[in-house]
Amino acid sequence: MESNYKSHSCGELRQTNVGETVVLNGWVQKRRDLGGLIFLDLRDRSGTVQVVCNPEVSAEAAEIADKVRNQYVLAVRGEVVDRSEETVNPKISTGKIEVFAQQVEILNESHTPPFDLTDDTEVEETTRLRYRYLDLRRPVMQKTMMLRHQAMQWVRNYLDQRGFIEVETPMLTKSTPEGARDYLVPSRVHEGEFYALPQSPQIFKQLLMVSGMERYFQIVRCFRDEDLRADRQPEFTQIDIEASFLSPETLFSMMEEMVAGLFRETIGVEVERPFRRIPYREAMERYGSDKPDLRFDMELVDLTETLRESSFKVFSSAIAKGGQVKAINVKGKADWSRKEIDEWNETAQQLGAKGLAWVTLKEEGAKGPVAKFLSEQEWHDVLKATEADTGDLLFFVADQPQKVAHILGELRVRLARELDLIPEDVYKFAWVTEFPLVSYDEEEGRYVAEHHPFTSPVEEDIPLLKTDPSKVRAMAYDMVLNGFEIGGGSQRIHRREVQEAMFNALGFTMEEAKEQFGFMMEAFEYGAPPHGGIAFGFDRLVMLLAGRTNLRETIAFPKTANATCLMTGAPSPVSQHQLDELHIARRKGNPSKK
RNA sequence: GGAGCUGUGGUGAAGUUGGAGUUCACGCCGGCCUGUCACGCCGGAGGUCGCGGGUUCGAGUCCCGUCAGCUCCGCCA
Repeated sequence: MESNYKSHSCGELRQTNVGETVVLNGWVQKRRDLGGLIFLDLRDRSGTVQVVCNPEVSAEAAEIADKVRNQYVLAVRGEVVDRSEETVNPKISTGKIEVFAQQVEILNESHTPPFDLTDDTEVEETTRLRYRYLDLRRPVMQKTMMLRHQAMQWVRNYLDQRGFIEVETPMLTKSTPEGARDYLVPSRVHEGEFYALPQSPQIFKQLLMVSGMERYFQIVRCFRDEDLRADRQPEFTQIDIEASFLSPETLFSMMEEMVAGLFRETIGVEVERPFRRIPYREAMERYGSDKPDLRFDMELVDLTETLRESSFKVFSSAIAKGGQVKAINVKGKADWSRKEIDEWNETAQQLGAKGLAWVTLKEEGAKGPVAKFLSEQEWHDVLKATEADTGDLLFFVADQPQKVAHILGELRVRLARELDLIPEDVYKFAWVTEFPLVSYDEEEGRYVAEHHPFTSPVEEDIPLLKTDPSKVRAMAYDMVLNGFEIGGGSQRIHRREVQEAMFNALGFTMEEAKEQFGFMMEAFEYGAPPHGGIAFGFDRLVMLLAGRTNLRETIAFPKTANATCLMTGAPSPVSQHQLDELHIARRKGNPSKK
């Protein structure tokens, strides 16, 4: 073979190539040996093509094909030939043609892989992660990686065209007190001191605004040392964006355009715009979540006023303690068994509920612990508010508002999933706006910033900073899609007196704030422009584009739920020498455990 | 930190009341086969039942502990 490197890709061959002599490179996906005749499915990242090794065409090729096994790496020279009508395979894109091998060269052999490298393989994730490089050879994984690439290119290109410039910020940076736990990197040069890996480039991007970059973006890795979930990895990628002299409205519409374009260009989905806006308070009241899934209804219904005087003590006493009573209507499920209802009760308790009250509206009347305690008037009002009919099931939760929202909000989602109420291929975007600026931290005994301490309050709420900080709304917003928070940002404070009021509310004097955020505060003394920004969870976006429910499927080399890498074995012990250089002494056991 | 589920030849599963490492499919190895594409047919190899302890005459099965993976709560924007 004069050159054994590819002239074409396997998956791109069509009838127009018939008659051409091509060189293909790829992996043997499947070998079918019919004795005299051997078929090889040869695959590269573009797809699969059938190679026919016939001793009457080339005895040599057939002889080599005899030795070939699954996942061998081959170079094949051959002629593209029309398949006869009976042998066309409509299942593959190259199914109307095949390649008659003239020469076959084994570029490399392969062990038998530990699992089938096909799309429908059902293998323990442990095995997939251990051999991730093989898992990534599966067509579906390659498609996801290509989708991720396309998404990244679209975003880069869009932001570039809107005048955003990509600036890199440090990976080795300073630990800050607020927010998630930092990943720390010990300094060799400075004994006992540590860098932190960035949780996000938040401070740097604001400093870049002070620098006059005006429009910044970065597709950047971030790190948070917290426990994982299906949609949370310890290292993840953000699309980080910040702009000066841009009204929040303009930023909103740009970001909508970017995301809509992303969905159109990558998966061909037309997204409805403008996105719905839901104030945080409304989201919590109606959906019990700050990232509501809007693909289905089953909203939370507030029954606090109706049941304030109820003889059912569970309700009235919860209300008397400043709590509320809310319900969701599970349409048509009055026929659920006691056992099924008990299981939901258990779920509610796992979520922190004291209990889940319920009523089934049967033909013969209402059944369940709540039914007999309600007066006729209360009953009437409850049915009206929940729009309940015969055949429905009502779940009630009575507790402090935060808990009620959490429990019923989560039940709403889980019930919808269980009952198949969530339409597929529907993408419901929304902005959740006016997040609380601060919340009270019981442990610290003070207010802490919900977003970060440089988030601007809503103008009209600024006076409340002095009197009732918990009521202050922030100019902070999340972009939400199908029950996932895909991005979040805020308008930043750029006026000194507002910043001062904010720090006061957080229990800092200006002097103390300078100690904590010194360089940031100092920078803001030198002409900080009005600015604001947003950051998107890129992995999560790709996950939703790919229709997956798990972040690991969209990351080439992800970590397990225990933040380990089953392929490399990270994290792992290091040599005493390395520790010595870093001035680190290991302590056996964890003294805080005793 | 807590809870639930899972762990059986290379892969996926089944395994009854505690009674011989038993079974099925895929894969692997060998043989036969010139139109297959989930090729077919015949034969064969392959096991620390996650690990440790206990109960028992006897444990894949029951009990205790432990490890790993997944999911959730806490945690995390």
